[in-house]
Amino acid sequence: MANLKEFKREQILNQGIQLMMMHGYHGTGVKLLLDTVNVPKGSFYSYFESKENFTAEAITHYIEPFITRLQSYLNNSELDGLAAIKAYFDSLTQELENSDFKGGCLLGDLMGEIGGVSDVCRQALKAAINQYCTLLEQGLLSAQQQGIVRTDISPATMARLLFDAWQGALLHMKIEQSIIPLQRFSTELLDHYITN
Amino acid sequence: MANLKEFKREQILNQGIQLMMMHGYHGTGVKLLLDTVNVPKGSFYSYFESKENFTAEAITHYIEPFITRLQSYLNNSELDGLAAIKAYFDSLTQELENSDFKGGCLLGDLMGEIGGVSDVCRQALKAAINQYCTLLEQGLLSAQQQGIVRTDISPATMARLLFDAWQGALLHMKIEQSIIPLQRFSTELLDHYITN
DNA sequence: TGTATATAAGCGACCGGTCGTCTTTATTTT
DNA sequence: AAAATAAAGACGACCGGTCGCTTATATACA
Repeated sequence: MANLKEFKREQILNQGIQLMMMHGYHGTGVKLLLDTVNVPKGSFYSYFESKENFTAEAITHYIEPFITRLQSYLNNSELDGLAAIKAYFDSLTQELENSDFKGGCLLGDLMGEIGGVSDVCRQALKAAINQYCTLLEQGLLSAQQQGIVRTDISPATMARLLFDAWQGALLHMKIEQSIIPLQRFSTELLDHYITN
Repeated sequence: MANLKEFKREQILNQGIQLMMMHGYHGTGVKLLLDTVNVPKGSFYSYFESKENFTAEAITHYIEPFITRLQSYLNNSELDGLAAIKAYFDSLTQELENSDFKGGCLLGDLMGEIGGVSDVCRQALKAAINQYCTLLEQGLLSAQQQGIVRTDISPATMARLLFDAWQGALLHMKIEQSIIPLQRFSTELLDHYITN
């Protein structure tokens, strides 16, 4: 029974992520969200303390599969550090093209909408971004040691720069309804900028 | 009298921009917005067709001073193309630091929140971004001709890349409450990447 | 029967948008 | 020039609906 509740909880999180990527924080109503996963209105607050806290959890929940995914690319011994990172971003690009640019990135959307207002969510975003960038950093460090990536810039700096540029490219993608901004990111920054 | 109405109209737009940068599109109520500029509720729709159309106009209105500002830096004959661009972004950075990272960029915020949903706003965003990037392009072209900026990448590509990376850096700034992401943009991309 | 959980009904507040009234301005008639 | 009328614009009350959240009650389990 506890498992069933945990399952429902995750369903709410996943559905919330989908809706918020589409309509943002304020544009996503709790009632509507719960209806789509057949959870009674009044039950929401037995799962989560508030909408704000729910969103913070959604952020943490959202980033997990991306961490896992990037991790698995980095662990692939057939790929050097840079090739892994490139393959990872290319797979994201492919996926976004297949889904007609719906969504984008929850982190980017929420950073803009409530990043400056909700402290709870800001901390969640900060942690998620840091976790993600730290992983990128590891890949870049490997690539440096393999002699593929330039060593005059620290992996930490490069990782953050790449993250930011990717977020901007995702926003641009939404507006242009095109993967060109994503491809530009890959070509210019991964191919031309950070290589040795 | 027509001037007074035009003045009020602009007041609404400016106030709307401020509120939307803080709370996003859905988080900004028409009633509240009008109260702060002493315009009666019922009058809003004599100024604007709808909230959505208002927002599209706000986007266009928002970008104008940035265009003018960048333009004036580019027209400064004491600065080469690259130095102008760098000085422009540095002045923005300075300003954001002075205002404690409130705001950020309306374009970035709205791209994330409604860029994928509202066609009217998407077109306004598209136009604003294109106008902005075209200007950047001109500066980059000058800098190329002056032998300062690398010529193996087109100004159009570089301009879009810079724009996207800047947007991402602004989001990151909000979360970290720090100008470090903005400085990283300037150092890594303007100093190290695009120079010859 | 007693206790804990689940939930439907409902809270006040606010949403974007409309509508009928009232004021103001412009035009016409004396 | 003054008065009467018409057109235009300003405006607040109000529309149905939704917001995030609470609470009283029903249900389930001990």
